[in-house]
Amino acid sequence: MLRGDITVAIRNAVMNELAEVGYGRLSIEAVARRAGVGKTAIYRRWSNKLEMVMEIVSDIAERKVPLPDTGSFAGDLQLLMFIVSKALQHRIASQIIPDLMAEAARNPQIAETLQGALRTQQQALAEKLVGQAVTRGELPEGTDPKLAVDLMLGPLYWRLAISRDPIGDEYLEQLAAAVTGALKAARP
Amino acid sequence: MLRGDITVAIRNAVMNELAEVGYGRLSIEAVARRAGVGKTAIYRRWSNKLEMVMEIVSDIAERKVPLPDTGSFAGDLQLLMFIVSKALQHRIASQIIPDLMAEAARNPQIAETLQGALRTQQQALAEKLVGQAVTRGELPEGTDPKLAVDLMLGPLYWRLAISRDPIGDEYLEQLAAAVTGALKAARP
DNA sequence: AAACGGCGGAACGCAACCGTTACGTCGTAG
DNA sequence: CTACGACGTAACGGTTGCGTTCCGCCGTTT
Repeated sequence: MLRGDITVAIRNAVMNELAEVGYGRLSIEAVARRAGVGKTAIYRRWSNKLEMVMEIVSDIAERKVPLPDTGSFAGDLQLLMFIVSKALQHRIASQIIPDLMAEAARNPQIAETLQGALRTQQQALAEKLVGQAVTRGELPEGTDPKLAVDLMLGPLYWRLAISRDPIGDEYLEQLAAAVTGALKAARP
Repeated sequence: MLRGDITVAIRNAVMNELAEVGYGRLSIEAVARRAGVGKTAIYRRWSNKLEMVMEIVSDIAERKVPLPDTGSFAGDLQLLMFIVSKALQHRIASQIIPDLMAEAARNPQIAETLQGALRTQQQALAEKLVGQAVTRGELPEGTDPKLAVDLMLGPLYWRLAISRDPIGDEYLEQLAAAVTGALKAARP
């Protein structure tokens, strides 16, 4: 039976190593060193780097985001943006996510894994959120959920993961207001 | 005197190699092989990988985008988005940009170079574009150019570089309309 | 008490790449 | 015509990582 404490140490080491050097430069040996573990312990669990990283990452990424329903679209949106912005400002996540996204662009297996872990949820969440708003009459019927995702997550991701400008609460409110305006203005 | 044709071959090789394997895995030897050139020819021009990549990339990135002025903000925006979407759908660019962005998150020198090459222009472009619109009375006075950048480029980048969903002209129009609505709705 | 199995450590052969050097070729400038 | 210098090739010693193997240790199971 594999020892659980050692598995945990490896998982942590992988996440930290991934954040520091990225997938491309991540080596099994460095993970073992960092975890204070023999390489054998790693190869006993996974057969190579890709499999190891994918299992560990998707395990974390699959943790579901609780779906907000604050009673109004503006409220839902602001809450969602708050949650996402917190996640994207997390030290480790803010390094790993862009790195794996870039890697996904050239490795189909990574793309598939991330898609399964992240985008399916996103899609469902956006559809529900938009659906609620349409039912309430806050958004025009026929509002495109995909467009909504782009408008809700795009600016946040851009700001936090690409520009890496710090962001305050007042900015978040401003952004939420803008996105609400955007969706109302979009011709369905 | 260094031979120009060889410099060109190296530059091309670097861009292609960068697109295929990313910065982290890019090796001088692979670049030399790909360019059909000796390693010596490379080391005669640059002293290491970072310097080489930064010089080549920033050289390309600094090519200025002509600033649109179509007479209306909606027109400016749609033209800008069209240009950006074409750039982000380019085979090489769509691989290299996210990769270097991720790398920039962990290498200050890369961050600085990209910032100098890209963000300064972006900022200037956004300020002019928003300024024109405010003068024309199309956007409220005090509209935040930074917010405008996030709203204009964020969704496009998200869609093209992260989601990697193909996009059509009608989507682009829809998006431009939404962003215009967003900026009008944003409280200054 | 004995058997089992996961553990760390060390070493294996192999491959890739680093940055540098020495050499012989070839085009061009003087 | 000669001298220079950029070129490709090949080799250098050194480093790093791969994936595997063997060892002795030690806690658990039986």
